[in-house]
Amino acid sequence: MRPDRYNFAEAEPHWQKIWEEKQIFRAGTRASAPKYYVLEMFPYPSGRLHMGHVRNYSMGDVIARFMRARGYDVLHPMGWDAFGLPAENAAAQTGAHPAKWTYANIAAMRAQLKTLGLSLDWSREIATCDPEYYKHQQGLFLDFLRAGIVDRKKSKVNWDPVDMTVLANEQVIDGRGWRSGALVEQRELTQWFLRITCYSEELLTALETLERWPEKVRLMQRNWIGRSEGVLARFALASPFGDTREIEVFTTRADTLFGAKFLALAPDHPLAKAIAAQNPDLAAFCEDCRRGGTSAEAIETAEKQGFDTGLRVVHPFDPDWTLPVYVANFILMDYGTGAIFGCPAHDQRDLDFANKYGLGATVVVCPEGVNPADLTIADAAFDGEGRLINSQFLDGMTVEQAKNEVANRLETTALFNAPQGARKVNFKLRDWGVSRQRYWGCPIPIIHCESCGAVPVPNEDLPVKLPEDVTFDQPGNPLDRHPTWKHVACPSCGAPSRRETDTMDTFVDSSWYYARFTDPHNMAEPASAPALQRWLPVDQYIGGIEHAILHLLYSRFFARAMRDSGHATAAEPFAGLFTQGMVVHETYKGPDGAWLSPAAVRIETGDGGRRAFQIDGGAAVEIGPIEKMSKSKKNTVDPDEIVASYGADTARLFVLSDSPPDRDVIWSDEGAQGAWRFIQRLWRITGELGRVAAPAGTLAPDAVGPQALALRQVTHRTIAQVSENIERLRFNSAIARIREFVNDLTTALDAVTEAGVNADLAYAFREAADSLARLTAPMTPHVAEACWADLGHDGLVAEADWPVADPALVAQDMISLPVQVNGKKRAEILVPHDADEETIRKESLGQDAVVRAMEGKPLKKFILVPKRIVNVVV
RNA sequence: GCCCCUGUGGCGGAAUUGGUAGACGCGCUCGACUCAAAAUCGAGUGCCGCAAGGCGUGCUGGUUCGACUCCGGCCAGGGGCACCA
Repeated sequence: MRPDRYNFAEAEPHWQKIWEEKQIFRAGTRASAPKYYVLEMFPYPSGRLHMGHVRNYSMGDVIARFMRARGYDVLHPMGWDAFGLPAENAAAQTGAHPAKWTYANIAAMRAQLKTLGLSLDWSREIATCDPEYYKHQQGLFLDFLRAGIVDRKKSKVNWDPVDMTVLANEQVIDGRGWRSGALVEQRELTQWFLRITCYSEELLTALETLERWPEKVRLMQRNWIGRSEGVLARFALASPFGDTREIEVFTTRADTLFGAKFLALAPDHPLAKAIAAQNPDLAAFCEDCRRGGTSAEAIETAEKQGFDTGLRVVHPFDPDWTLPVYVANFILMDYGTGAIFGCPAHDQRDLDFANKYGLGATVVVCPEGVNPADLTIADAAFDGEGRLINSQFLDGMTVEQAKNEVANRLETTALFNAPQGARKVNFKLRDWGVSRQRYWGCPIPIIHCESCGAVPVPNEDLPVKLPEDVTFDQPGNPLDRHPTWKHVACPSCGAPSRRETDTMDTFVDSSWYYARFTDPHNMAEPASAPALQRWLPVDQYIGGIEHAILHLLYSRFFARAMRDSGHATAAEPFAGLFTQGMVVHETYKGPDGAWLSPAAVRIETGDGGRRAFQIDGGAAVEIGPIEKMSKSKKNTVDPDEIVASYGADTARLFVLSDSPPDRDVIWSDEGAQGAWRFIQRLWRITGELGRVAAPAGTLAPDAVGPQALALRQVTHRTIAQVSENIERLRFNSAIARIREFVNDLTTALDAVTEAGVNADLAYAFREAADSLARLTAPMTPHVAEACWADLGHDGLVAEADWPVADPALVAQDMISLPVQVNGKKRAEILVPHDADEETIRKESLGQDAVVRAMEGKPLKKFILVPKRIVNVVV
């Protein structure tokens, strides 16, 4: 007996079990078919799935199921980004060991994911904290070392002097450690770096080839790499300071050299340090600059401050002109030479600084058509184009010409027997520091020996495993504190030596996991060459926009580093990228001002708009702004609860249908109920269709009447539109077309109940019903299976081919054309799709509304955009 | 501070990328079924106007026969900024 209601609670586990038994989502089972690799950014195992995950993985699953139906050998794997700080925080708070905590979280989240019915190849599951995984990561690190891609140098970190630990930027709040509250200091540590800057140019130019990446992500990466062409210019000190007799600056605005008012050094500039060694006031100033975090945001939003060193430099083109030298908090040692010349009139930061210290501003670039005499600079610097003024031999030149002229002169004039300057391409991109003074990460496979230096751990000794007997009750790195772990013999000379106790940045883990998925259980190497060649690059990668720069750039770098150290990877890891939006929700505040969870709130809609009340007690609740779901604001919706009360298909359908995938989706209970109703409707209409449809497998009849033809046209147009929308990842539009299809089918069914159904119409209904099940299968796979079986098919819809639209049935014979008069729509005409211009012209000009709108004025122009629009210009 | 994105009915959004603005859904209104409710089904729903018609895509100016779409200026919200992942 066919139940009236679709029972998801029974059906979903039923179909999931059958899919699993038949192993239909295994990759690599269709060797002769073209491959398709779809990957969603793997999750951090926080312990709970959130709606953002549901959305991310639902999108990937639609593509995976769609491509499988189109005959591809699909790789759709899942794993865990399992190293990271939260596990250590949990250990410090609850005493649970990071490994135990992490693996328990993985188990919980795997179970949650499985209830969603995703078409994943679970046999390829990996976790980055598994020694089988990080063994190869250590191997890669050593391969990179041998290939010259690894470097060791000093860099600055946020140091918490109380907790004796390095802090992440997010752990520094208002210049203080998040837990200790102590003032954070900047400290220099010797750290391992991956030399991503060797690939600056390549990473930049190859962005052009990433045609299936969002333009905004490419733009962000382009800006991040930050290629700029400028000059290095050497300024002689008016009188030497110790051994130092010059300062070298980098500038992209050499044209403004005659507008220079000062030089500024980074607090960490060698000369600044040298002066500070003799000048306690400057030392104190530099110390002050070192407080307040290492992030660019912290440095650039801090109030501009400087310290006049008393030194002066000589202008390169005027021996009688000297400039003051400041140390300033907004100059970064990491960029250029750590020193700049300041031109207040044409750089906002320089202007702010000059205004504060009374250094003045001379305009040297005057925009075209403006009288130089009228040009004054108060609070806003001018950084546009123009002609040079007040600049001696540069006067009258364009900015570009002046840049060239200055570079030429600097190159050909000498200072201390060397050219005074040189053209230079500079990148903002810095090398990637991967050392972390933490336990829960991949150990860096190096042994420090007094006589041999930093020695790689021999390959046969990999993996260097994390010791399990560690505690988190004291400050500092547990690896460093461990009584025995770090003490080993030098692999080269045998002398007692010390293991590297730093672990790797977790971004390293996620920089190559996509490659490991191609061959996840390979014991000998990260992945075999044939596996890499078969599957890479990832055809469609899906994840959050928050990874637009770092993760994606590191992965692109890693692929090149792997290539150059002998691994058979593609240079670009992700051929197609899609960045999906977040799941957001209203916030609620109770009478006491505390955040309330949506589950504790009842919404009423009436004349006065939407109002909210506390379920417990009925007190009025304030509806706050819509924000990203977060624990702190309590505006989360638990996927488990949604799956339990509405089913996985409802959750999937809602997150896919309610917003375009690249934008945020607002979770609403009304919307979820709408999705739920549609799933019931699919089941109901399939039953009704089944009663009038020809048996499964019936061939198309020779003669097709008008009613059947109309229905077939609707079916085929829907197939064409849904297919195109899925290809373009417009899932919301694909679902809208399916809903329209169901509306049309309802109308068609209403029309036949009295009449009786001929063979041709029965066939058309069969085709419609089968198509409906297949079109919905990627989005709502469980109910689609139930409908497919209900329609009398023996196999699974998950294994059925994607329907193909017949172009003859998609084409329109009559089209409607809007007729505009002077750009305003006045009428609409219905003409054959191949009507000639003369016919359309007569038809358009004959319309009453058109005649009225023309008001008897003569026709000036008749514009016909074929199959689109008519515009009558009078 | 710098870089990037977004803004369309009461709400989420659609618009073949310069060619009928508001598809589809939510909500709401009215009706059918019901003792009643739920569920379901049908009709309506941008704003003003009795209508003819007018106005409408954050604001403002421009290009065009024609602008949600392109360009300039502004406003608001969001993401990233190198040790959160």
